[in-house]
Amino acid sequence: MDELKQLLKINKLKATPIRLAILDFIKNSSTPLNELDLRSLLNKSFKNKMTKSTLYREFKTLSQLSLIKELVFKDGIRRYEFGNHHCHHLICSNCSTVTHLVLEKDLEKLEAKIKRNTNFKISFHTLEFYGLCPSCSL
Amino acid sequence: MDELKQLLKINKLKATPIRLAILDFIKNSSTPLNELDLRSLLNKSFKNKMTKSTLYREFKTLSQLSLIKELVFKDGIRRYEFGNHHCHHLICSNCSTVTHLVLEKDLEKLEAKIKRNTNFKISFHTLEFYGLCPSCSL
DNA sequence: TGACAAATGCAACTAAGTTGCATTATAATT
DNA sequence: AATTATAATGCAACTTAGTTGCATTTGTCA
Repeated sequence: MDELKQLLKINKLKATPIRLAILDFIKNSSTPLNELDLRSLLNKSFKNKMTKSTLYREFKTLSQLSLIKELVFKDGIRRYEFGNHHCHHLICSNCSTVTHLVLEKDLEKLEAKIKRNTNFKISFHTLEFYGLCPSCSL
Repeated sequence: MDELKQLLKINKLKATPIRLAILDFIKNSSTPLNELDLRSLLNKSFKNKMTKSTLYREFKTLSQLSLIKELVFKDGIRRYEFGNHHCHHLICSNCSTVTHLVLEKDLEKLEAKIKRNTNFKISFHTLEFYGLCPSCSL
């Protein structure tokens, strides 16, 4: 938890209990979290006081500083995961579990190819695979 | 236009003027369209009578039958393009222009790789590159 | 410990998308 | 051409994600 405080200090953000809890939940979640997920998690610790405006503001602050990363899948809902390392996702259409994939090298080749063939200046990309996770495809 | 009527007949949908116009606009647009785009286009032909409920219902009907395809980019808004052929997109962060890319062969390799390494059953994927289009990067 | 800026709660708002119901239009049938 | 069943539409009310202005509270640092 002191790591998180340190991280906030570096980024000149105040280490408030709510902010620490938000970061902590996002960091320790195996799947990206949306506003509702976090609100119900936080309401347990904060006596049902959490308001969505705080959460949405926090998402903006933290993702602008790259402490968390915003993901948008096909349902159009914003979810957040810890950190800023780029990766790709396997998304189960049945149970919504999200698994991480590292395909950076493969994608670099593709980006190079596109660079060769177009004058488009790519700044980032998203790649998501949808289907059934091992337990839902039994 | 008779092609579209034919297409609707095959899919057992009535060829109403509104439906034909929606399909026609989506077919002839170089960039995917959302509800607002279509509503303002249609209001010119239909004396400002278009309601969003019709549009959203139409999107559902037409995309379930694969006459159009729903796309969701990072802003979370649903856009629609004609047909069902899978492709990838270059999206300009500045002017929002969307360009199509065909990378099917490259992606098939990636899917095969994932199949080898996981037990996830992929049914489809999305791949979008964000950045600046040639005219916006000048 | 005091002061200032940042963080929060609250409530009202916007905008995307949905739904039930009454009405209208299409297409197949006679 | 008239009839009819069904699909399509308009309307209005609703839901839900996300935003914003403002007053209050809380961390931080001098």
